[in-house]
Amino acid sequence: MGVTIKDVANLAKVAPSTVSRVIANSSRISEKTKQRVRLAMKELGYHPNIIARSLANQSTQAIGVVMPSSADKVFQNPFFPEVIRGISIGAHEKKHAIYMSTGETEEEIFQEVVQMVQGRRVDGIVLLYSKVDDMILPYLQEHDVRCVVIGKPFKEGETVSFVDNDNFRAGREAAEYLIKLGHERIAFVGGDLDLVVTIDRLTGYDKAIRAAGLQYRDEYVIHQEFLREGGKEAVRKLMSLEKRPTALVVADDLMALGVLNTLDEMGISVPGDISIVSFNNLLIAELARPALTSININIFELGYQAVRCLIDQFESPYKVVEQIKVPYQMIERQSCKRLNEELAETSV
Amino acid sequence: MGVTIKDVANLAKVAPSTVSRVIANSSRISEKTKQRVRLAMKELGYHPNIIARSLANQSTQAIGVVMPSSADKVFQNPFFPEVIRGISIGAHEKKHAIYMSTGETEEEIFQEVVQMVQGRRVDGIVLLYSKVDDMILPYLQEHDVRCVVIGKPFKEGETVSFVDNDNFRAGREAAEYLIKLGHERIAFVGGDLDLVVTIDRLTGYDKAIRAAGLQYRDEYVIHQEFLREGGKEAVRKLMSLEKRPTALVVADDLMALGVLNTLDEMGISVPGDISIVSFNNLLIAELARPALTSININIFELGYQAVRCLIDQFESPYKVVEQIKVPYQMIERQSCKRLNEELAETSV
DNA sequence: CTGAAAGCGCTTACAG
DNA sequence: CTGAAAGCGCTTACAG
Repeated sequence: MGVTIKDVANLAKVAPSTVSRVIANSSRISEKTKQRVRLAMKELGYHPNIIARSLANQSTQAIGVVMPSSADKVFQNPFFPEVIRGISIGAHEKKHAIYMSTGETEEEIFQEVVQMVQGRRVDGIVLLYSKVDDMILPYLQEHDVRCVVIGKPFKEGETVSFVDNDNFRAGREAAEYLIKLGHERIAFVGGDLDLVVTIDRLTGYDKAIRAAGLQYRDEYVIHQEFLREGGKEAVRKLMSLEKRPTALVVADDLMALGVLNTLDEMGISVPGDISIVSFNNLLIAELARPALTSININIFELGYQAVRCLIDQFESPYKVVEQIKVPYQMIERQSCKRLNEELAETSV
Repeated sequence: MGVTIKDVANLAKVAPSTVSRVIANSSRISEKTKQRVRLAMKELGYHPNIIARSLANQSTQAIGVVMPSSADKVFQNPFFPEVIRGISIGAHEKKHAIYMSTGETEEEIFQEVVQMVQGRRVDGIVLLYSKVDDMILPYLQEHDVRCVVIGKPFKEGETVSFVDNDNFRAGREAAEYLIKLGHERIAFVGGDLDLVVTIDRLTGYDKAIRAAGLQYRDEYVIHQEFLREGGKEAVRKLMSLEKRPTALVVADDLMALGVLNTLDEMGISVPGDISIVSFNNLLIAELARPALTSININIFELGYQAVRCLIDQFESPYKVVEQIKVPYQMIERQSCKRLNEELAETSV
């Protein structure tokens, strides 16, 4: 049904190959012919079939965006829309389309990636996470697929492009901040331990704790999903300890929100009884009561830089490995308090 | 570089067409041959080239998702991640991939749609909005592209599938709710007047106002973007009136948040001085202080039903037009108050 | 500067 | 039950 390059060729009285060259605006075609062909295209309402072009071309002008797991959970956390916002704007600037994974389980997602890649649907991949035992990154490397990961690859660090925050430092500074406020019993509430971001922030936290001569306690380290429910669960565990922490480093705002809700239900005051430093600095951090002191990791920038970096790879004739560190800043709000003051109050 | 159907055919000692039939699991191929071919596929690590298949097939197993405007603004409002969550899960169930628009301006988005459609990148389109003077829907109709709109089409109502809430009723009920609380000066803060959702809710609001014998005032109807800034702007306008409203119907939670922030800055109390009913019932409605009474429009369901409906069209041999109404519920929280009480208090 | 031809990797009548 | 051949709509050496 559609009008093809042949129809245009007929009308313009040229060969199909010439039409093709006009589309590509080849300098080897005379202006006259170009004019004639363009006129014919307009008259017929011609639009190139991208699929056919992709097949001939071996390139699609599309990038695949791979999420960690089911859209169900992922899109509940405002982190993801925000990265995608960055990706979308970056892709748009470079005239690339976006393909999104929709798989639920790890296996499904893997199969989707295989489909995207071997099905030649995309020219490259942005991985929105980094895990310890991931099958996807090795697969991509083996098949020489251009990709960039948001987060730090676990082992493939030398050979793969990525954009990340310095999560080790950020984790350390979060803990140090609480230490400076006089806290000694500081817990860490993070995501799954197979996420590299969790490992990095936890390592930073650990470093700060030990450097301050404080005791590292296993029971102060909790791993949960980056959802509200995860935060709730964490609080239940921490508050059942005999030595309750007086401060928390929470690796995600949505989680921190769950923490806040549950503490509130239990009648535990923030920052009165417990101080909290969170990560991501999303709108919800600002809206939470008390408003959360949170580390702004510049999520938009993570996404934006990721595509920029990916498309650099497309455009470069040789293999490029870029590793980009996106800066972060702590945004102080109302969820932290000096411990001494607290003691002072209660000892009155 | 990739292994093709030919390689498999060679190894399995069959014709390429046979391999193709095995992939499609045609019943006309013997089990023996299937076994042999599958073995060969496995040995070679064969994966079908979807692009090539699409070209031969004229079908892509992908759907295009078209957003109202720049990802920049769109993804700031949690409405969109939530629809996309529904779309993603629906698409995944039906084994379809998702293509997202990234355009900024109306013209760019139109061009993207043309590319998706004529470029045969997608089998159909989900339109995430509905406007009065939209060029996209007419274009899709003219080219016989299967599509479904989230929201109610302005004129194409009979011929196009859509999924929507009953926004007229919802708008009316929101206003009636406030009227029942004794309010008489009720303003409406909505989106652009060329969005059908705005028109519908405003019409419902209007209906309720007049039915109650109240005066409809032009200066009580404000149109702004569905962003926080939009809400702020609205408040500035409304609060500069000599007869300030005592209640607001706000068509979006994010907007309502802006309203709340600005009223707070101005020292105007909600619900003390002003009552608010909002729409969408997002997490932010729950987090806002005071928590917002908001109409849950079941955004996830809007997205989920939209793909279901779209894929129904793919699977049906004849043209189907489905029109789905997704129910809504008002969720009462702390942003509304009976006007009498207020008077009572102040008159003491 | 332009054309004829092969090829991208599949699918699908048509034949047998 | 299987194969040979044409075709999907482009691009791109190769020739002139």
